[in-house]
Amino acid sequence: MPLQQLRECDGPIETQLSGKGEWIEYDKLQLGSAYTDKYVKGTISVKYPSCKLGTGEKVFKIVLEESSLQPPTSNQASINTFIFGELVGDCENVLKQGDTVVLTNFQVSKSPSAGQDGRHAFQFELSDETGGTVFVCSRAENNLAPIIRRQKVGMKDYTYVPLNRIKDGALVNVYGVVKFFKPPYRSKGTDYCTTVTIVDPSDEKLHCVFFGGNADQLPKIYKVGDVVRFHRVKIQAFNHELQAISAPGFSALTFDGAQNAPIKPRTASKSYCFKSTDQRMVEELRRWANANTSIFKSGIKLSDVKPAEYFDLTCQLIAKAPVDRSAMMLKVWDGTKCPHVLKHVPVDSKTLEGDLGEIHRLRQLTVDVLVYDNHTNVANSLKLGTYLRICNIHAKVTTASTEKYNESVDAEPGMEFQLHGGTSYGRGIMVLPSDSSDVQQLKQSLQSDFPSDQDSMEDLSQLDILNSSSELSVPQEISSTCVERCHEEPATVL
DNA sequence: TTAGGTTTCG
Repeated sequence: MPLQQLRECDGPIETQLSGKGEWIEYDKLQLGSAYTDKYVKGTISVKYPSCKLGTGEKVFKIVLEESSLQPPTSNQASINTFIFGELVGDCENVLKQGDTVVLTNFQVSKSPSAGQDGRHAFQFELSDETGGTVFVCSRAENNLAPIIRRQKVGMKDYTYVPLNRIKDGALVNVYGVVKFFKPPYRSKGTDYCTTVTIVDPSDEKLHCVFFGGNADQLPKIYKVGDVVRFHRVKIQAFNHELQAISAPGFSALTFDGAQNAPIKPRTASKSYCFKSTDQRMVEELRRWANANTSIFKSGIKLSDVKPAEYFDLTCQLIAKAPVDRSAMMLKVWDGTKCPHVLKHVPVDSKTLEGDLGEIHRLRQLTVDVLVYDNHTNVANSLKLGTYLRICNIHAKVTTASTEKYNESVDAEPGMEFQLHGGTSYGRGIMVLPSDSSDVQQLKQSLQSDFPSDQDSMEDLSQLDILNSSSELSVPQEISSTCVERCHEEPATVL
């Protein structure tokens, strides 16, 4: 039901809208919130003719006034509203100046024209991809018989442009396979940002830069090789190359790139168009990418890490602590043992977050990762027990201090894991959902690979002392495995 | 607006 007509004689709009969520006022709008259980109201003050986007779909702009009083009481009371796709055909002939409309399942984004038109700093965007619905209560039709159109949502046929046919200035929809990406991070402006490079069988690549009010609006890419579908990207030239930028109404679907994985899109969109042609496109891109070994990076476990290399680690967070103003220590494990001598990162036990019994029990399998600068903000917000992918960890070689005392014997070189500042090479920390295929594999590795039970009595008595002073919370998944372990270790009292 | 893949220098 993309468009529904209501009549005033059927009672207050609020009553007719029961079950559609709560009314939210324009000055309460926030960027990045999901407006699936809220509706907004407004009177149409300006209606623009619809026009066609470069993608072939239509867009239709109206201006809504929160109050029917004229002129609007503040610039926040007047807001630009953009309707995309199939919904345009339903709305453009029905909606008239002076009509009262109610919008549900809309998106809120920044209005690029707020500085010029003096209207609200945000704008509404509706499309079949957000499940957007327009309710209209038309003044002119108050006395007519009720017209409630219950029209099946007509899904538009989107056109996808092969990457070698993309032209400067175009607005396009594209499919591709992720060749490189940066996990979403906070830009120096107001948005979250991500950079993605995609490739397709036309053997062309496309660099993309996307902005969104929160990380959820950006493509949910977990690894190189994921298949992506982007709607409404603007093509422009930068540094003598073409580049895609997120345009108004931008939306993304991401699929696991593995041949046998279910074709289940990851997206923030409430509804989206996905036809058999899309299914075939994802299958085709998966086949092509899997035959093209250059696209995939093999996953590295802690047991495989070589000194001096950079790698992505899929792991679980066991503990964390601030180190200094520019660094945080994350204690993580992936169920395998790193065979190298690892430098111990000293931290203040008062500011260490984590269960001391758990830290002790897993001490042979955990590694400390020092994360610097911009990454400390993300690290601070992480909850213990979370599954992470830390991208571009540096296995930095440290020189053992024993060398200076005995130069004739080669001291075993040690390693220290660091996530340097910045976002170069896709450096960043991603939280992986528990149901992602990589976390499913990781969980198996964590369950099957407990440390051998070699605790000395000394270790255990130390553990008791540590635990008696610990009031730190333990995440559910860790504590359950911990409880099992405690049955095997009667001397340990948690 | 922001960033615009391309290694820290702790």
